[in-house]
Amino acid sequence: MEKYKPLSRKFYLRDTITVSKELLGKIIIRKTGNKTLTAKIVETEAYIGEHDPASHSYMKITERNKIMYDIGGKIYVYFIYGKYFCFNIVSERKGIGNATLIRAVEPLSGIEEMKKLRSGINSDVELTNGPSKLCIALDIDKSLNGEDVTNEAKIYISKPVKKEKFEIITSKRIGLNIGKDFQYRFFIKNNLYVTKHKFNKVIQ
DNA sequence: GACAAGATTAGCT
DNA sequence: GCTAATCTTGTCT
Repeated sequence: MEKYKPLSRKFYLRDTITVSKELLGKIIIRKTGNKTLTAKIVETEAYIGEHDPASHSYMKITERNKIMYDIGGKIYVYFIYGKYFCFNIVSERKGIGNATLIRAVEPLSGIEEMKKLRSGINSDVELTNGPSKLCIALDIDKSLNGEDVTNEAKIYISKPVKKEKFEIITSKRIGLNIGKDFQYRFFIKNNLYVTKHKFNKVIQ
């Protein structure tokens, strides 16, 4: 896995919308036990503490969201609906409560291991086409909260080996009751692993 | 302390 | 397409 190098801190210190878009096509490298799992990011959503009521970091710092206010490149993992985890990458400088939710990835290697983690799932697409599904497949849980993706530890993010061209589609975010009018969701056009949703059609 | 709600998913109709 | 599952977190008392 020498070919993958973590993106530098600078990548994450930029505007959150830019980071959310540019994370598309990047590679997540997850080391768990003696296994290495890799997957390509195909769908993201931006959450902006300052003006976004849907963000956990809206207006104030709490015990749960404090990591979102840390420096860009940190990982924010939260537990939801009694069962599931969601995986975010913090962006911008320390003191700004912004992050990008990773909503879907495309498995590249370690697929057999991912199937084991997603016990009972055999379809490749079902493995990682959802924010909590990919957490299970990549063995992401709250123990990764606060980790840093700019060094090669348990998990990091790299440029792809070969740069490929793709079109980015923008839409409203999914699964929210508030703040749903912001066009803060980004995904790779025609990628199989992007979550199925009516918004996909409207925009295309 | 107690309580309601949630950035979802799987399973059933 | 609809709903239950399930428990942490934040807010209020």
